[in-house]
Amino acid sequence: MNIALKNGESLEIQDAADCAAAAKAISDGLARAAVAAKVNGELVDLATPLKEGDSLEIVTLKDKEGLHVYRHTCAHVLAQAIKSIYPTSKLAIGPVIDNGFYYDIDFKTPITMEDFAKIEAEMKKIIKSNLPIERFTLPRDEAVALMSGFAENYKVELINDLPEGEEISFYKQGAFIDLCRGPHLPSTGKIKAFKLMSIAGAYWRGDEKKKMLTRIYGTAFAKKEEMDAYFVMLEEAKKRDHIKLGRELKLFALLNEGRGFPFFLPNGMVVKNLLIDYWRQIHRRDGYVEVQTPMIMTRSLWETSGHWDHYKDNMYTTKIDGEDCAIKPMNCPGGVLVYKLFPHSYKDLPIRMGELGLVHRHEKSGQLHGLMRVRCFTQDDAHIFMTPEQITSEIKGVVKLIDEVYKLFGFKYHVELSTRPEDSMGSDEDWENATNALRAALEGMGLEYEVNEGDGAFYGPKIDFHLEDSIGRTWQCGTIQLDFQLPQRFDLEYVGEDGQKHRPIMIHRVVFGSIERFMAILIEHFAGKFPVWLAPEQVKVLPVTDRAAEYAQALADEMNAAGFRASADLRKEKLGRKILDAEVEKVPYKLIVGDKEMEDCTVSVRRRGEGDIGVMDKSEFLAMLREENDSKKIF
RNA sequence: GCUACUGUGGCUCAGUCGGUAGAGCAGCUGAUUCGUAAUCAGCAGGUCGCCGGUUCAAGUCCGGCCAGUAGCUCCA
Repeated sequence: MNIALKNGESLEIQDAADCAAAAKAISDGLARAAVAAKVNGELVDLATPLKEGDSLEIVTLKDKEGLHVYRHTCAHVLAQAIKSIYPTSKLAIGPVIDNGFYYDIDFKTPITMEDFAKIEAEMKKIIKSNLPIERFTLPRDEAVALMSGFAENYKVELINDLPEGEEISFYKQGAFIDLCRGPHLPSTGKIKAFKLMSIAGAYWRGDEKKKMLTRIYGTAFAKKEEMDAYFVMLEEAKKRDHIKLGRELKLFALLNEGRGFPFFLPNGMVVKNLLIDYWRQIHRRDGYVEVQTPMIMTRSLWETSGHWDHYKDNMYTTKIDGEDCAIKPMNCPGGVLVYKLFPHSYKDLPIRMGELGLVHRHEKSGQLHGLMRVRCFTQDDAHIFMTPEQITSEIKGVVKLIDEVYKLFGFKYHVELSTRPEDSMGSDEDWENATNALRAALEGMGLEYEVNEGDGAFYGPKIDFHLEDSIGRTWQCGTIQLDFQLPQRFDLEYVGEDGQKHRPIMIHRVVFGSIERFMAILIEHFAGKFPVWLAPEQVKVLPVTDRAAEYAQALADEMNAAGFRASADLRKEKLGRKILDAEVEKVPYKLIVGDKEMEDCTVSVRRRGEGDIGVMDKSEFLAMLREENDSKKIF
């Protein structure tokens, strides 16, 4: 029987002949590209024995799973190299991640990136000797004995935590043996391109209280060219960094005098205010009202809300006339007080109470990051007070609103449902109800989501919306949190149809999340090239000579009067220089005006990134600009 | 907060074995009026993150601190 298994094709094993054919297919020329197999849909080693009834599929480096296996083996090669250079080091875990892999290692004496060359050389040696990689399994006690023998106490701990009853699998390459579920490449020689990237600390098992290990990050690709392309991409991504662009475009400043407290510069304020204008417009449309509550409120309020007990480490406190007070880290208690000001009927509900609240939180120094993570930020908050019957439709309304906003900017996002954390308040029943309500709304809308166990707020579960930055990190922006706690703690009520008092339910929600973080994502998303409606400066008029200066200034004045943001570049510079500078400032439109344009009342238009798009009548250009601005077009 | 790395004029960077700082851009001044991505010349600008130590001498070596970046933990 002659078999040529191609990518995506599978072979059904029916008899011994098929088995032999499969073995041949694997060992044949095809095997050179093959890195693993799928037997009955499950990813396994290429060497996994087949039996009757099995269906075999070959996995190559072109498959995502193939690259995953490849990188996993690379992590093992790293571990082997480390053990041979630093025999006293202890191995923890070494998984595959998005763009590579890492291995957590407990070194006796810490290493630095200068040691990478030595480690990479050892890895190359291991790859060159093309060691076969073999899987074997042991019963639990023997597995523990094996790892104890190597003094690998982290591995012993891992084995002890594996589910009972299963055989423990190991992989052996040369003299190196590692606990691993697999699968792996058939031999180390298959690895063609890898690089160690960086070094960082990481807590054992992600627990702040446990020992910090050394994490070595690396990446690996099927071909060197692919790896080089990846490095080029990383370099490109760095150019989009919002901290860098924030400085270049004079949007904001981060100063030592206010660590974690950003300064917004005139250009940044234009963007921020435009986002707020847009926010107000869609919220008015959706039946929201807006309030503003104080920045500083008394300790007793924060005790009632639960923040004093559950959030104090992150709060800035002060004393006023001898009384303890706190600067608000969240807007909710203020909103609740507004609700309590007047009696409410079921006929008033839902009340959608928005607040662009400036909150302050003491984040630990190491977690500050540009505008993404700051110590004071503006939440585009709103609290919705409602009857239990209104929960689902209100959540759906918020989800729709968030989706509308993210789509406007062309963002892709993913959704997570975060459940009850350890430090939380309220009864199990409330938590269960709240979580179910969120889940029901998501499922009712057919939205895909991941569950993030234990990551909710201390007062309720939440739906989180995550956006990506330029280097692929995701940041939580929008969130919808369902809260049964605050209404109880503040004894909120409304009078129902039956004339009795009832307790409303509360939603906390943000769309942008924090305007600061959202702007950071926007800057990176657009690489600083804001769409016309958001650009700090939309049009720059460039006179060719002084003769056209007056005409240029008049044009800029006219556009400003019409509500656009324009200026004229009257410097004594050559046109080429003015174009370059305007392009560097990422102004969407440049109007070049000289003797000809003055005469005909026209403008010669350059669009950012495209260059000259021709001469237009002044009014024609204004109409085009108006349309692009008002439609909030992105390109 | 933890681990690693980084910290030189507004910005980007150079500074070799320790011998008390150098460039480009930006800025200022002057000249140039020049039509689609950098006109020319001159000037000015730095107690090399901060503090301490070693040394005849420290940007350079050592220690401590501060800040930023990557990651961990935490979070909008």
